[in-house]
Amino acid sequence: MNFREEKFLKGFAKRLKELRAIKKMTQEDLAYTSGISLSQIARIETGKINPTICTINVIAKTLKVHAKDLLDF
Amino acid sequence: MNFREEKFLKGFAKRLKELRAIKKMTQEDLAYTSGISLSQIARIETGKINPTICTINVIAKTLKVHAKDLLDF
DNA sequence: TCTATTTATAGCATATATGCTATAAGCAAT
DNA sequence: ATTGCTTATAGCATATATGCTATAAATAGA
Repeated sequence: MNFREEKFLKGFAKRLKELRAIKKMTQEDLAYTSGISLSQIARIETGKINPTICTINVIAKTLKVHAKDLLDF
Repeated sequence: MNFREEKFLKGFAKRLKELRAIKKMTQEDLAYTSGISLSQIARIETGKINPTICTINVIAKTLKVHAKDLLDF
């Protein structure tokens, strides 16, 4: 069984783009500051992949929001 | 770089056990109803692995909570 | 104690998340 | 139309999430 749900990943992608915009960061800013690769940030923001909760947590810390705010969509 | 953070995964594990207990489900109940393997549920609840957000979402739906509630710890 | 239930661990195979590098495509300004 | 910035895509290698099966350990009732 495959749990990747396109709609959920697209929703998450949109929420991340939104929060990153609020924080006025580029994908590269987020990548550099978080230590996550730029290609991975782009894949996440296009809903291409199913990130792990630790990746979410690192992104959240970089954006200075709580991890659960990234799932608030 | 590795983003797996032991403390975060342990915190998540504890939160999941807690919510599952509130819902009065066993690991096997959760596994069967969600379609996720029992071994995977056990690994998540012991903080051994770093689950994906789609796995979290499926678990949340099975527990009838919002995904962000699972990150509320 | 004994039994039944529940949780944890282990090994293996497969799918996929992630990093890296490079390239392309989009989008502002001018 | 071109330059510069930003986002998206692609291919490859590696690490790991997940399923499956079996077993062990812990826990709870009687």
